[in-house]
Amino acid sequence: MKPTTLKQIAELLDISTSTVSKALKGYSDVSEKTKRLVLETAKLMNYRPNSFAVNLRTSESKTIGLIVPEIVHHFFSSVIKGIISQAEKKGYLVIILQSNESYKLEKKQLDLLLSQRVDGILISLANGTGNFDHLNDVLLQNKPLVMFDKIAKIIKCSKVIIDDRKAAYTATQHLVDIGCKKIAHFRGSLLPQNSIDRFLGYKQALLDNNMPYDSSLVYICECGDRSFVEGKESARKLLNEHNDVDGIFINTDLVAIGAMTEFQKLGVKVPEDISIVGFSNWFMSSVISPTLTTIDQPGYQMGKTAFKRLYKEIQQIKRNETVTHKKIVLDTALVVRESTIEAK
Amino acid sequence: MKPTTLKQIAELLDISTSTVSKALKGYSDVSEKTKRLVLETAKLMNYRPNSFAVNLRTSESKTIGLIVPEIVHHFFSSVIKGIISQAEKKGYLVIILQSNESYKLEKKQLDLLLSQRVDGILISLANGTGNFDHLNDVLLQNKPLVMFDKIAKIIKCSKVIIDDRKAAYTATQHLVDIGCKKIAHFRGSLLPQNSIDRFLGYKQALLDNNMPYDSSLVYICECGDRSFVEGKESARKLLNEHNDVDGIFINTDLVAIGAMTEFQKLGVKVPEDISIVGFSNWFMSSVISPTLTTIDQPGYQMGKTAFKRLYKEIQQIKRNETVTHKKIVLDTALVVRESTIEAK
DNA sequence: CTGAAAGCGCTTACAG
DNA sequence: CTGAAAGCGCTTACAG
Repeated sequence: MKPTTLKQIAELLDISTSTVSKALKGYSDVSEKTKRLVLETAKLMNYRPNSFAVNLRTSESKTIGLIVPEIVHHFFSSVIKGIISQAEKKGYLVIILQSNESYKLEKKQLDLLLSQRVDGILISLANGTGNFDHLNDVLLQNKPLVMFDKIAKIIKCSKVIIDDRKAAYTATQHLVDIGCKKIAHFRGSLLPQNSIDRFLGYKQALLDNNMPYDSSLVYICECGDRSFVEGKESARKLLNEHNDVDGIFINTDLVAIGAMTEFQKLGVKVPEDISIVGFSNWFMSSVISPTLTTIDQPGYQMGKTAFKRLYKEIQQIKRNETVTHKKIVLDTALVVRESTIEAK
Repeated sequence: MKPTTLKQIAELLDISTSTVSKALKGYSDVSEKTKRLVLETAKLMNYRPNSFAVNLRTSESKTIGLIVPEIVHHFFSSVIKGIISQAEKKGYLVIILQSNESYKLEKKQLDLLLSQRVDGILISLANGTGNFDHLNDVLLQNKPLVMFDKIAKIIKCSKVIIDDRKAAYTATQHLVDIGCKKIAHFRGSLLPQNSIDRFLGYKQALLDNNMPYDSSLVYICECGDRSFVEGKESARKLLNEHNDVDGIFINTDLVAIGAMTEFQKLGVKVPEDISIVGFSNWFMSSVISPTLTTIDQPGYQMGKTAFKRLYKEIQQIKRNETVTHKKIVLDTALVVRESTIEAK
């Protein structure tokens, strides 16, 4: 059973398709009577405009593309949720792709989205992405692009991020404030800007407090599927190499939880022996024992904000206005919990 | 800068658009020379077919719709990942919507996807869905529909599920096998078929082993955001009301982990005092201490299978074949870990 | 091997 | 207030 077309309605009512089209869109230059008749008939025949035809006519699809490095990930799935919910409000649908942290895939997918002629693109970069030509291609086509969380500073487009460096500084300062004398850092892999910035924030906080920076206190975790295990491994290594450390700022909650688990197993008390601050505010962090002090990273809000920004740029292009780019920095918050305060 | 069209290439080479189109599609009735020329020019001009026009011509969009109850959820995000990865292989894009467990939203979103004229729809039902007319609407439009995990038995379409009842039976039987004499069950909310089936599997296993079924041993957890906390609460209640229980089969890993945490806090030993089996095989289950015995629920594979099935039906409709419906039951496996075996 | 023509289903500027 | 006509950019059956 083929879907109803404008033409069918027009023939049934013995009027032109132009009039039917206008009536359906509520144009003022159609008589009330015709309008009512058309609307009734359309409803009766279960008419839905053929979006393919509409897209072709209007050159827009009311669809945007989204590329994330990984879907099965609490932070990114929260971002996705924020994007979709906001898009739905504005009548936009979202096509989602996942780059698996691969530059090659990311490039291919961006191309796919351009071929699909989505109205705009949201992206968080893969760790493997070092070359940014594919992003410039998007901009060259005059297609709105908004980057979030994992961005390339060099690309001239809107960005929605948090201030990783500042957040890390705050986290480290908190450890200093509660009296930690020797503070280690479990950082993420070397490439993405986020783990670099968090590392720099940690380092800066030490220096500002006249505490020596010691590179042997910095442990690297790849932060993939093995996060939890890496946390455990690094915790054990740390105890072997520096058993006088009394505070750790850890790149990611999951790694932090791994570390805490290991410490508990080895009889090291958190926070009495070692205080720990994580990063992301994963829901498990408020629920495990001891609850984890962490930096709240507002994923859902980031998704909403990123879509809003993209939407604005889509409108600007539609109206032939010059597109403005904005860098939006969302607030993070230190959430103090049991892993840094002794319950007395 | 407007994208290149067939016409522009045709004019530049002084040939017809028909020939250009055919050359680009590699049709055999175009001379090698023309073909080469066209391909080169197209590449040079960065030609991409206008998908809106192609969609209109071919009446397909190479896009499918997906509705899940919740995106920020380990099981569903795994399913999504499976769907997307498989779809990408076949050149399909995926539009994702989330019903938030609301029937009303689900209905609206299904309508949106039909309006968008996606080539097919994958759906896992909201807990709130009791009426199924909106699903029949999809089938009436001759649009392929595949349901997964949370399905409506009454709808005549393909389904990809696990055998919840059997899996629950296996879980409970395992508790019997290791010597549990009084086995409780923390079940999910009353509506979705899954928690009903898991409950029935639990009950059946008891009866088959000549153990009395006692409804006061069944605790209900809504399993939303509060899962972990509900696990703790139910654990505490259970200890008050039935302190001789020595085994629990729990609807979901997250609830089970909550319960274990509470037991540990209250000095009840797992598995020595109480053995616990969860459900889903969430990644944390293999990582916490004690590691959790659970039923592995193959989310990624379910996503892949659901897409494959949908793809087959899309092909059938394209070829005007009769569409066949299939119910595919994926295997689950009992994963035995420390929560049910004493490390001696 | 190449091209003219029709048509997918809509929207909109224009004429009446 | 209504309608004829053009056109969005493709694909394909058909003619030559």
